[in-house]
Amino acid sequence: MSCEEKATQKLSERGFRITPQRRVILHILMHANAHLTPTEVYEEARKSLPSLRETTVYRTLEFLTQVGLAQEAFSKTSKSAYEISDYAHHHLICRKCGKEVEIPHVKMKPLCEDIETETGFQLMQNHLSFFGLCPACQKN
Amino acid sequence: MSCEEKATQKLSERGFRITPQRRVILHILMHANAHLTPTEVYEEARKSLPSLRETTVYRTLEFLTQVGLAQEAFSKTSKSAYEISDYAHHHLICRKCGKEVEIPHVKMKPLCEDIETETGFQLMQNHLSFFGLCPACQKN
DNA sequence: ATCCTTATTGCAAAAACTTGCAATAAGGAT
DNA sequence: ATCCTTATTGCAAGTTTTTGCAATAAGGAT
Ligand SMILES: [Mn+2]
Ligand SMILES: [Mn+2]
Ligand SMILES: [Zn+2]
Ligand SMILES: [Zn+2]
Repeated sequence: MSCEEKATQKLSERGFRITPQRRVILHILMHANAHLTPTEVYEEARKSLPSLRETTVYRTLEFLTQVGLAQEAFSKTSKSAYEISDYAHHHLICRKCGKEVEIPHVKMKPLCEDIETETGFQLMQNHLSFFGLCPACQKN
Repeated sequence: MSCEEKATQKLSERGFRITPQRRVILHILMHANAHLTPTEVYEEARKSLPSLRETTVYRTLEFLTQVGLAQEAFSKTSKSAYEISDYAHHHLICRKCGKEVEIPHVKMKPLCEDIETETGFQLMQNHLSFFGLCPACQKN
């Protein structure tokens, strides 16, 4: 039973099809220890599935995000990158040196609840990037 | 005295040069009542400055963001768009129908201060997009 | 096992965005 | 007014991302 089995089951249950392309991409995301750009996913994925095309990578990452299995991130370069959507968290990034700190979602919870009651919106699991200057870069 | 005068003065003071390209783009941003994509800025700007190129638009928007005169937004399409950075605010966007609600920054202030004391980072004026389902779309 | 429906992929071309480098021109100095 | 320095722009080419449409194949039905 391969590691992406649980995720593909979710897709199945919701009426989506399981394809080799989706399997490979899920597998890669699940073993990545960083946010990956579509190009990085593509390079890695085609090692085991050479027929895979960039177009499909873009569409699959978008798809996985829509169904909640992945989430998009905006990093220093403002290029988008993706990761598996497991635990809720956010990022704080130094605009100067790129240093990143993770912000657990619990810190944001009160704000989210406030927004929900005030607007009537139902928030989804957001994955935000705050920017600022890290302690080191403030001195220079 | 044209409307973008105050902004260009700021640039001058900080040692940056005032160019027709920057003037036009600032002017457009200051009169826009929405977030504009680089292409939209380009189309509008070249009406009064036909020699302007896309490259310059991208670089100028990036530049204005760096110096704090503009800010980037990530909307439903995830394509980037820009607006003048006047008052601090954030966005809440319905993932289904695209409806947008503005969130005043004051709502976020306690969270930001919490993050600053905890991490030592000094936050810049962030311009975030929350996603969720609007009341109407929750029913369907 | 074969057929059917249609979601998903690949293909080809376009659109959006980036990059290195040479030409230009803003703004300070003479 | 002219010159100088170098920040900024344009140019050309590359890379990334999107899009419409035809081909493919996943998964349910027979
Ligand atoms: Mn993350
Ligand atoms: Mn905004
Ligand atoms: Zn830093
Ligand atoms: Zn909605």
